[in-house]
Parts: sequence; structure tokens; C-alpha cells
Amino acid sequence: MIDPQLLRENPELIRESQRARGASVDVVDAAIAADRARRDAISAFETLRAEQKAFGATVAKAPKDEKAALVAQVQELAARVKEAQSVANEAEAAFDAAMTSIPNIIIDGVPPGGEDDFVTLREVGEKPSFDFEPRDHLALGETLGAIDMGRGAKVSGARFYFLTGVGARLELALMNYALDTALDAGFTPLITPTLVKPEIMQGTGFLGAHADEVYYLADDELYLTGTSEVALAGFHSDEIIDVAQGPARYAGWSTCYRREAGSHGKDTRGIIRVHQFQKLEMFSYIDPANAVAEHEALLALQEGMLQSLGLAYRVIDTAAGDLGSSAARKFDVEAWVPTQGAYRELTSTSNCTTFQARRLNTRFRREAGGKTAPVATLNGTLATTRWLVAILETHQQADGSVIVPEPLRPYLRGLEILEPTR
RNA sequence: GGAGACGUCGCAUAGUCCGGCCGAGUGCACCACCCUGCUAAGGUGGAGUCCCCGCAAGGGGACCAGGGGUUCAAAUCCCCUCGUCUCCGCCA
Repeated sequence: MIDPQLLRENPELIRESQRARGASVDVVDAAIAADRARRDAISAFETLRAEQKAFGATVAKAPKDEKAALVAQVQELAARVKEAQSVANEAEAAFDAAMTSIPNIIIDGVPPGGEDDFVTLREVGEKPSFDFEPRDHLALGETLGAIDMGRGAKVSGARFYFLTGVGARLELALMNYALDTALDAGFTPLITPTLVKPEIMQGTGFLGAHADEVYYLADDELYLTGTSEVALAGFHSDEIIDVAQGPARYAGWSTCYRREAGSHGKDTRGIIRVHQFQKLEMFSYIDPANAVAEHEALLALQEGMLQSLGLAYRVIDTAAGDLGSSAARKFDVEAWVPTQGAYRELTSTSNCTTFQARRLNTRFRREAGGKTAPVATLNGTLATTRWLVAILETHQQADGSVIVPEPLRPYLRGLEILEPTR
């Protein structure tokens, strides 16, 4: 939800943002009209209601024998109040609908355009080179007894897999390493629900353009989350929290579920694009004044993770049209995947400014006793199952073994090399 | 799955049977001030959230889990939903 005050005072800013996203400008004018209609309807209702209340007090105080006459007199007013109330309710609902159709306003400097219009901020690390034909992550995973796609398909269908043996251990090592990194940075770990109510899913903005990406359990009216961001954003919904002294930082550990609708034929091999995976997600609630700095901080933590694992990567500033509805700016860190000769997204970090917080009603006070204001929320990946792809491919050797990046070894009881099992 | 109890302003509670100065009393906590040479105690006052009108001062409205209904009038009566607790059953 964008700021309604901004809608009234500076709609041109919103129109500009819409243009950069390649989205409709008309929705802005529709929202302005709906706002006007809503306020008129509320005023009309409240005037009538005040009249009715005043009359009610008169009736209560009147002598018994006069009550009947007074009551008869006010019945017509009661009907008008009821009518005005329903008009106001409808106007309110129409305004909400108009407002929720507007995505977040992009931050100045975000490149305009669509998916391919991103700007590369930097490339870091040396792309690995091999004096042998490198195996892709699935070939390696099978050789190492780490990934079993066949049985995943047998049990659950396409895009499902088993992590087996060192594969399972490697994922847990990565996740725990990420968790420790988050702990060192002052994040509070949370293991989150992965089924959430419609209003939470709605509030985080995932039911917009990409609604068909989300699993829905109709019998229970619950959504399976594609990231713990959803639960983390909902954590403080309808609360006034204390972030005046510094951010509230959480690290959410959860399984994530994605339908991958519309991606048939893409990344069908291996665990690049799957229906279910693990993720450790950072989430910050913060004074909006400090949101940009926090965004940089999250990005720095992500880059630190990739660097420590010896992965080559680039950082991109996602174009406006490729942002989700909640994000005002998004940086992706993409690791080099040798057998694809391409960078693939390993992390993403979004500054949602006050957009999510407005929808989910999460506020703070800048000073004790002062007015409430929506907080800013930011999120960012710290590790996911997909990282195994880059780790395996980058650190492979001619014999099919894989050198374990140094930081993960403590989480693997000192294991330094993953050896082929066949 | 069955039976029952409950959900009030940060916390704890009163009010609900018998609808009407109850947006709501009390205690604790909180904030400001006063008093007592410290500590403790005491006194006075203030406190919620959201929305609408207004430059402001201020005025008005909504909110007693949520949503409907009855009524001139609902925390209070009726219905539905959600949640919590207790007991029984079932269970990976």
C-alpha cells in the first residue's frame, strides 16, 4: 500500500514510478477519485450518525411517557444512517481496491524498463577455469551420491528431488553457516510457519501478478509460502514495535514452495528450479530514514557469504518492471555457474520501504509518546538450496570430487573433500 | 471428531443475566507535576488506536476477538467465523 497522503499531494511522483515500471498510469487517477468519493461518503455518514447519537441521549433522558413519540420521530433518521453507513463502507472498499492495485513507488535511480534492463553494479571474484571438461551440478551430485532426482520424481513428480548423504549434509552445513553469519550480525533466528492465511499472503504482495506461483490449499484456505519473508512480514502485523533505537532483524529458516507455473521446459535439469527448497532469509524492520543503508548492509552480508564460499558473482540492480509489487528497489547477487556459462541468481534483497508495513499495519514511534508511522521492511536471502549448484560446480576436480569451501568444513565434521561414491 | 468454558483500553480485572450519560470503572505498570532533606510512601493531573473536517486551536466518527442481525439505541440480546483453555475420543 502506497502512502495515501502522497497520492493526494504528489500524484505525479506515482505516475512517474508507474511509467518506469511500464505499468498503468490510469490507476493513479482512479485511486484519487476513489479517495475523494470515500471521504465524502464518510463525512456524510458521520454527520448523520452524530445527529442520531445526540437524539439517542435525548430519548434516554426523556420522561417515560414522551419516549414513544420521540422514538417514532427518529426511526426515519435511523434508516438514513444505515444507508449512509453502507455507502461509506462500499466507498472504503473501493478505495482499498484501487490502492492495492498500485505497486510500490520505486526509489530514485532504479533503472527503468523490464527484465533485461537491469544494471550490473559490479562483478566480483575469478570465474573458475578447468583443464578438464567440467561436470554440471547434477552429474556431480549423482557421482557424489548427493542428489537423487529420479526418486524425487517417482515420489512427488517433476522438479522434486532427494538430497542424499553428503548432499543432505552439505545443505544443512550451508544453512547453519548462514545462520551463524546472521547471528553474528545480530539477527534473531525464527523458524517460521510455511502455511499462512490469505490476509498475510495478500499483505506481503504475493497475490498480485504472480499469484499463480503460489500453492493454495483450498480446503483449509491457507497458502504455502514461497519464502519465509511472508511469515516474517506477518510476524509484527497489527503491532506497534520499537525500532527507534535500531532495526529489528530476523533470520527466518523455512522450506519454500513454488509452483513454477509458466516455466515449463526451463531449467529442467537438476535443482536450479524446484518446487521445494530450503532458505534462510534475512528480514529487517527499520525506521524508513535508515532503510537505504540497511539495504546496503543486507547486500554486504550476502556478498560476504558468496565471497567466503569462493564463488564468482555479479551484483545487479533490477529494473523497475521486474520488481515485485512490494519492492522499491531490488539487488540480486548472481553466481557464476561454469557449465551454463552464465550468472544465476543466488540471492535477492528488496527494500520494500513502507509498502508492506502499511498493508500489514506495522508501525513504530520515532519518539516516546509521539505519533505512529509505518516502519520500512527489507528482506534478503542468505542461503538457499540452489547455492549447492554453484558450490559443487565451482569447486569440482577432474576426478569428480569436490573441495568443500573452508567455512563449511566445521559444519561437516571437518570434511574437506566430497569423494565420488561411484 | 465430541462436550463445555472463555475472548473488555500495556497487564490483571469490573461491567454482560435485567440494552440507554459505559469509549467503558478499579488495581498495577507508565508519563508530568507537587510534597517529603535520601529510600519508601503520599497527592494532583495525564494517558489508546484509526478515520473524517480544519492552516491551527479544535470538532466529529469508529473501535469491548472478527463479521452479520435485532433495536430509536448494543460491550450487554441473536447468528456465524476465528482464537484460547479444560475434558473425552483419535493419531505419524
